[in-house]
Amino acid sequence: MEHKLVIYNTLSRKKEQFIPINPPHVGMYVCGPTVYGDAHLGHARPAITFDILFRYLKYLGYKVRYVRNITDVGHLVNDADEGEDKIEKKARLEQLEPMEVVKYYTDRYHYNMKQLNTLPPSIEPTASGHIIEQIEMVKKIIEHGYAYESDGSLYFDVEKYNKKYHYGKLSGRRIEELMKNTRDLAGQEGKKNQFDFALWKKADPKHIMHWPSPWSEGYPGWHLECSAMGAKYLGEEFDIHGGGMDLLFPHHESEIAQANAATGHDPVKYWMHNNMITINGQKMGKSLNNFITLNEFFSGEHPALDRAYPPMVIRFFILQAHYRSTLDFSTDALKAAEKGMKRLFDALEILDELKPQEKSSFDIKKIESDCYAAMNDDLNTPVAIAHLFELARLIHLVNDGKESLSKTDIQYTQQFVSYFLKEILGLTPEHQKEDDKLIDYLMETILEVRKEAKEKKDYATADKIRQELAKLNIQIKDTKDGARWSFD
RNA sequence: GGUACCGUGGCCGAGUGGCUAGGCGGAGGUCUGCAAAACCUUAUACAGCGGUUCGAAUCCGCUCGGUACCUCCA
Repeated sequence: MEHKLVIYNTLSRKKEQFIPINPPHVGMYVCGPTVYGDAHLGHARPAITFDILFRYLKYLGYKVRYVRNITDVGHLVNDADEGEDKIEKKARLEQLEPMEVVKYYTDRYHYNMKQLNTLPPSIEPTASGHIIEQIEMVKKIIEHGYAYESDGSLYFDVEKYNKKYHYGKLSGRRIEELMKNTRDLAGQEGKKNQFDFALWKKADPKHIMHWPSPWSEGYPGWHLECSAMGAKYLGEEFDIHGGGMDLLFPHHESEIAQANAATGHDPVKYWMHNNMITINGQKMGKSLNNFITLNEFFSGEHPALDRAYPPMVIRFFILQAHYRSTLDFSTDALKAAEKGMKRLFDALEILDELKPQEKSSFDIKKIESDCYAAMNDDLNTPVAIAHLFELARLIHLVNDGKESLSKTDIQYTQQFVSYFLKEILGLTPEHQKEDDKLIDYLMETILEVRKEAKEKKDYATADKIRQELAKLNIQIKDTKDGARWSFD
């Protein structure tokens, strides 16, 4: 496959040429949400980042299997709620069955992801549906001697593991430092070392989410589901594993350890991590309680928001920053994104109306290759978008007669911009005006009436039409060649 | 305390040795019944100090400031 896609591998801390293990197939696993609350802006980032990667890999011609899990068991709340499962806690509060909570938030997550125009993953496994696979994996880890039992719970023996492998290779940590510096937390009884992590936890009697296992009635450890399900659907070694930077340690580090302990080799070739979205310079997150949910963005119902912001604005906002940089949220930044995106779609629309010239005064293929070059450089969407803005400027200049495009180049540009915007970046205009003949006809009629009013210098009527349509978010622009309209 | 990362103009954000992205906003102008859009021009920048270099926002050192991870987190 002829391309030069380079991606940043957290494992090597370098950009590396992407070479799949079994071309043309690519296996890609991304950590999905824990479904105990509505998705917030932070959840949109990995979803969109890896959606771009999924789309781009397919564009490059790969057959991609994209696996994104739903975590519906297992994570502990915090030391104060020791032993209590997140899902279960919420269930008790709301007097619902745990699986009812899971279903409710999973559906809402799916709906939000659709609104953001992310493609659904190829497989979306749940942790609760893979208890058997997780137990089997624990058995292998025990067989190889890297787990120990303590009062019905099983822990991973990090110290022993580290003698043969390197616990900390992904996150850049050393076990000696972990020994000294791991925080003192409650609920560590039964562990040989503080940094050992649970593979299987025995459920206390109040705990209502539990499954039988050879060791106890209990539930799987925090990191096990991704290891087990990744191996099941993508093989013991697969190409790409993605997720938020906050999962780097201990989650992904422990996934590597579990896989090595079970199979004797690393599970993943390229580890990719998206950075955080910040609000007032601070990470937006569940624990800090400073998050804004996607539904709140879409409805405008949040004290920090002055109005609603549509899903595509959120998507464009996220794509205007590189995925490995932090992105600071503010309504000003969102508004800037909104206007910028509109500018791109406006340019795409006026392409239809350009008057072709004999020759083109600029090289559209150069701009196209610049856009793809940016994508090849570790998915540099902000740079790709900057090239599209440059093209938008040129398109307007053609419209003003200051630059020119030939007929074939106009068609080429149309195809390229439309494809790149919609298929590669996954951006769609809020309103698809072209496929509604009724609206087209109505608008034509209205604009004709307005034109007649203007000819009679009846500006009161002309302005009234413009004002009334503005209430429907329809914008009228008078140009030399007559009035144009668009959805705002 | 340990580890890692970051500090770019009013805001968001690319850029990792010379060619000084981009968007939004500001100012001035062209066009226009007005408005909007578009176009043109323009201002505002690389946290501070020192070093390497012919040349540094970019490399090195120190200082200051910030963030993330070390506990569930996208």
